[in-house]
Amino acid sequence: MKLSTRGRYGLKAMFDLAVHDGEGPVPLRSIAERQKVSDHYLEQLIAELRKTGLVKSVRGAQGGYMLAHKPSEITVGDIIRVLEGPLGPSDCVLENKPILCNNADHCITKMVWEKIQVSISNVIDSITLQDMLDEHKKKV
Amino acid sequence: MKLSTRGRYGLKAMFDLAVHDGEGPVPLRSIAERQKVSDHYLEQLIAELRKTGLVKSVRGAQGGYMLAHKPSEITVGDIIRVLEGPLGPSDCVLENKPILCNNADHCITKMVWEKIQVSISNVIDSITLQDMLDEHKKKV
DNA sequence: GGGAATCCCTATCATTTTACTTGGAATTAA
DNA sequence: TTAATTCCAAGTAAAATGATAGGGATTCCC
Repeated sequence: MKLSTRGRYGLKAMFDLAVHDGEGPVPLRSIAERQKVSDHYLEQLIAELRKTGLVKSVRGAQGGYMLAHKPSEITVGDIIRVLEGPLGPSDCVLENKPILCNNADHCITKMVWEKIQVSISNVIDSITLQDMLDEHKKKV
Repeated sequence: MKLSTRGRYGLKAMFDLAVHDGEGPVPLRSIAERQKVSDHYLEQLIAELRKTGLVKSVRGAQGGYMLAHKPSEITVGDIIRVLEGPLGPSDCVLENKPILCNNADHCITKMVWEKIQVSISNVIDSITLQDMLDEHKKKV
């Protein structure tokens, strides 16, 4: 019941981009260094975030990555879903296309997984990068 | 962000025991058959539930397993924690002994993982096997 | 134009975890 | 005594994880 490094590194990277929002393209290398993460690995993650339109890239020297939207318009859920796939503690309650067992109609454990799924969704969909920035400023 | 089969099979088995609560020992084989699960594998799971005192066993012929407490006194959280280990989407918010990164004081993503952790805990600690039985009766 | 910085893409790989399977010893009711 | 059952310890195939390797494409800057 843990997130993989994909979701965790990905959120760190996106928060890093949010901190530098408006300062022009941020090179991957510098994100990886600040967040203490393998840069080649992070590259794969950020590629997916780019393909789904959460970040923009600028190629060539002085290039890098930028948020594609305002921090207030990107939720933690957006990021995690891209990197971890559809959410849900069991296949029968996956967000998009649940894979039902042949007993789904009468399965009581499914009710439990649904409640967990909903509560996780509520949390991650309610936190934006802006919320994290605000929290960050309070701490400093 | 999925539970493993350990937690899922374990809850199924415990619910099965709850359904047969008060009827004497239930053989593992019959649980495994009803829940369509490898019996040897389930044996390993139920062994852990026994060691932590959630189920009792009766050895020998006509033996089997029984809940060690009333269904109203066993929560989903009790079961899942035994089988999946301490809960938490990231090591830095594991329930018992979080493994903090060297940046834990200033890490903002940690705040997010904490909120997820709390919301999952709230759900699984609030559902008892009795609740599941009640739901089950409604459905039939 | 050349070189450096950077993104982009594909493939490979070691390790760990998962989800079992195998085999048999110990216990007990009938 | 035998069949049913729990109990225990190892082994194992497949998948997932968390990278690494290597090189091509693009763009800024001198």
